[in-house]
Amino acid sequence: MTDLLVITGPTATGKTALGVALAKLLDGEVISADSMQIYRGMDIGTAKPTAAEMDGVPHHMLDAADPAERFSTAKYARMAAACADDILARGKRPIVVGGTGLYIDGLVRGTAYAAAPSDPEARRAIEGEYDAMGGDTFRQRLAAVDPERAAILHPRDKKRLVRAWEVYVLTGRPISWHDEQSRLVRPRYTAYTVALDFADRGMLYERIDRRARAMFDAGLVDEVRRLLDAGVGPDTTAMQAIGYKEVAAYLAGRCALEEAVDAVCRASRRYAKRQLTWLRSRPDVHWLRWDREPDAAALQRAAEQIGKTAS
RNA sequence: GGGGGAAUUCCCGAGUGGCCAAAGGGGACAGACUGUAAAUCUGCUGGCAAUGCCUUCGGUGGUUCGAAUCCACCUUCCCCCA
Repeated sequence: MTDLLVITGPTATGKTALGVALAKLLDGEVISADSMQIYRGMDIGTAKPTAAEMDGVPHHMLDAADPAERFSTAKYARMAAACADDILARGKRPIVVGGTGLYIDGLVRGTAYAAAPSDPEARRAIEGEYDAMGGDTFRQRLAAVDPERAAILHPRDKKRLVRAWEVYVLTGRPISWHDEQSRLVRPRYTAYTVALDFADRGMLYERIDRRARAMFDAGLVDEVRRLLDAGVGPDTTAMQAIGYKEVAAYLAGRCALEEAVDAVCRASRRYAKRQLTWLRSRPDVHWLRWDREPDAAALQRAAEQIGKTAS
């Protein structure tokens, strides 16, 4: 029996419902692996499970961070692992549910991210260097200390280049060296991973659009306004969430409401596509593709099937 | 009823005789990604037996060695005058 059961897949494929069904069936508790549901006050736009949807099943890693906070994969990996250990210690089944692939990797692998407390000012300084030097030169400088990482990064991939340099400066070791170290240790947990999808891409996209529009009906604009009023800056990670950045643009008068709605639908679809690309490259996922909208019975059946195979 | 303008590859939109399968943007598709990840980045986008061939620029017919580009007529749309 594996330590963790992982339910992942692109957005709007029924992960939440299946996770709950599975938890009830196997006496489990859910650990969310969602980089945006982690933030307090971001409920509608992240499709965070409601109390009714959770249906009595304990959920962890929801509302675990403040939107103004600089959250990170490293923090997630550490906190979620603590949850998993606790659940296992109590003899229950941890069920990881979410679409943030990197978070799931960090948790399962137990990546021991070197203590590199990135302070915002240092990072801003490095970003300034990138802008001043240009991508090619910046990448060459990185190549001098970390040829391995520099080789796989595109000059325009500012985020990764800056982070790679930052880690080197902060720890005195190239980031690829840290990666190498984490590859050497055995993964912290064994996991059985199920990825949800729809057999028909069009069906997935329809669902995504429908859900995005429903979020607006449910008061997404007010939710975003509330966060903005509370002082959550537009440059925070939280405000980069799909649904939030578009609505913020609308509230700032940069586009019409209908344009914001369309932008949210489109961004969600593209996001789903990236999630699929990520998952397709993983050899160890078990795909579960719906032929139609999964109803309660279908979810129950899927849960039973997974429960049987995974145990 | 009269006058003027426009129709381009999935969409928007360049292109006014050869260098055009046709700029650019969007979208779609595909991919990369272990430290901000709902982020960031890349490739690709008429067809094919493919260093070449075929089909395409509203329709038909013409001019020309050669047309998305010029001419005629037709169709549709927009604007102005009535």
